[in-house]
Amino acid sequence: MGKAEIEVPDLPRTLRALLLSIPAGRVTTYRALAEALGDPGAAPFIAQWLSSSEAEDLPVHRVVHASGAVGRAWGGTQDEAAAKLAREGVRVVGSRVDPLARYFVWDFPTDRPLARLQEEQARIADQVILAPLPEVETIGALDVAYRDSEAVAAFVLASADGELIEHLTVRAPALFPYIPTYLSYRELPAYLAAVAAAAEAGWEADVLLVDGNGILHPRRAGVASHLGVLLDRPTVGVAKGHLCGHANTEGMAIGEWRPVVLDEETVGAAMRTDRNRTLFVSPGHRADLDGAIGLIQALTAGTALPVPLQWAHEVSAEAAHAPS
DNA sequence: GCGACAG
DNA sequence: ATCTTGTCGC
Repeated sequence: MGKAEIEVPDLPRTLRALLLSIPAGRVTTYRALAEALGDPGAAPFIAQWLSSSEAEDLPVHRVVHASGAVGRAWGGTQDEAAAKLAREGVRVVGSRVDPLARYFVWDFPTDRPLARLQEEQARIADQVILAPLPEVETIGALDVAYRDSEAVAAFVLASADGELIEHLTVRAPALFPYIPTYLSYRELPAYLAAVAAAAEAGWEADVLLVDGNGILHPRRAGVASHLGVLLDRPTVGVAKGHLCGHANTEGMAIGEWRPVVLDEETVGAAMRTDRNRTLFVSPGHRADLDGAIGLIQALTAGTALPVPLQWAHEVSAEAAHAPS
């Protein structure tokens, strides 16, 4: 079996090409661009990216809301964008392109990269094995911090009773943006490098704890599951925020957990921890929900986060602040 | 009015 | 996640 790797599409390059293909006198919408990328849910990401300095030199004034409302260009105002559109021959009435249909470009030729990633996630999900965890003596915890466009991943080796044994950090370029449900493509390159470095050092972990979800994911392919399948090793996901599914978290006591249900299936647990935090625990790979819950409860006695993950967070953050 | 989407 | 001052809530 070859070295575990992940291929990441160049979304910024695709977006630049899409923007540059919109001729003067025409407009498109955030939604249409998101669909061209292969996922309408990426529209908020499109809006954010177009207002960032990365899109500085692009004709972002040609992207409007689905209502026709003119957007705001990087470093500019809505009025300035409307003036640019008017100069290009677009009729703008009360800050809205009117009628939108007359100017609308929507039929972008793309390979829909996000749709391809969804298919890959479905294939990953098919390979997930839900089974009891092996006996856990050592735990590997993974987290990543960012500095500019560089990811700094930390691997912390801990004993089952929460003693820190070893730790290391690795750096990797962050090529993929954060888009909900595609976290793997942003963080896995750094995680894979960190796990490889730990293996190189001869550190053995019976289970990997990942800062993110396992099967608690629309396509059952959160970053913990994705990592687990690529490495074929037991993983457990622990997220600090809610991604999808429903859980009744009313009146939970510390240490208590409730099922998270998605499409009528229990895919994880919402767990109350110290300081009244709610964690979302789910099996990644070669783990089951009971085992994941038991492990995280044991590592979370008197703390808000599982101790090894807390360390991984601190180690990666510190390394990201320090000069490379 | 709906929904509120990990890092 | 990261950028960042004072400040609202348990």
